[in-house]
Amino acid sequence: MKGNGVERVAARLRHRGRRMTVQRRAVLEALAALGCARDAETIHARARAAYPKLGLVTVYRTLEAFVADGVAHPVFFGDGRVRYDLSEDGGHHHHLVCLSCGRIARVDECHLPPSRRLGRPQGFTVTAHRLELFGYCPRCAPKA
Amino acid sequence: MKGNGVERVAARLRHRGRRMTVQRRAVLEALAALGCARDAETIHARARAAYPKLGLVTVYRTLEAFVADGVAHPVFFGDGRVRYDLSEDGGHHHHLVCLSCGRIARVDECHLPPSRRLGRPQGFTVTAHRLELFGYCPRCAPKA
DNA sequence: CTCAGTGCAAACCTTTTGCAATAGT
DNA sequence: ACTATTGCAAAAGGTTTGCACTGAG
Repeated sequence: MKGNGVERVAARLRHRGRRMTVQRRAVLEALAALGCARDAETIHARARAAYPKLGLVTVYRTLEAFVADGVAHPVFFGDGRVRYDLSEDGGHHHHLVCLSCGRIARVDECHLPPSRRLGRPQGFTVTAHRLELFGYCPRCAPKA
Repeated sequence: MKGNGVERVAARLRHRGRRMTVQRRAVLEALAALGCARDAETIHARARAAYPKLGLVTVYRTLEAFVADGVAHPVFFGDGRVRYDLSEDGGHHHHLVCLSCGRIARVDECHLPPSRRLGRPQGFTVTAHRLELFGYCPRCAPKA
């Protein structure tokens, strides 16, 4: 989603027979405001600022719908919780995760060879990939 | 671990005050026999062939010890379960995962630029990365 | 002989599901 | 109106923890 305005997303959802509710609007706005790779609980907390009655279960179901409709996508850091990013029409991005303070930074360039080449040796047709980088942010690097 | 013989691992564990037990031997052998990225339950089932009394909890604790000692490392496909690979001294590898049949293939070449360059724009010091490729294996690609 | 490791049962924590009530379109 | 969506409480599913017992070094 390039201009991920609420209207654009609403249209996208309606297309699939889905409805745009106050709850979904709140989750969408939280997602946009929080930025990269936030987990359901964080999104829930933030979205509650706009709609206090919002339940965590609704956040899970909303995120599920967003993922199915290509509005958002899951990100995994391997810490046992799923995080979510708003999808961008133009491309994808990866993340730098600070092992000391947990800070997350976007990496917009993807230095990987084209998909065709990646799976060729094993005869696989690659349709997606996930890449996460771990290390220390500028603030934590000196200490570590 | 290049020659990941039991003795080599045993020595590595002892070095840290750890002990080599029948259970750990069984888990280690299961890990080696099963190959790439297997989850605790699969490892448990396999290791039980060698040591039927083995409990799942012990598998988890053994894997935790192996990871701490650099004998194995976790792999995440984002399906809610942690998988494990025996570590190799020489380098690392990634995986190709078939979205249709679940088949997993090793990718030995890592086409990524050196760590220093990856985090430079954001000032991060990159110490590790995780890359998983998803798509369809030769058997499933035609149908998909 | 000592302390790391084991096994069982119970706890944990994130995510999912059932169901009656609610609200977009 | 019709049915997708919500919220609660409860269930699920992978992983972790407490504790008394066992066994490697």
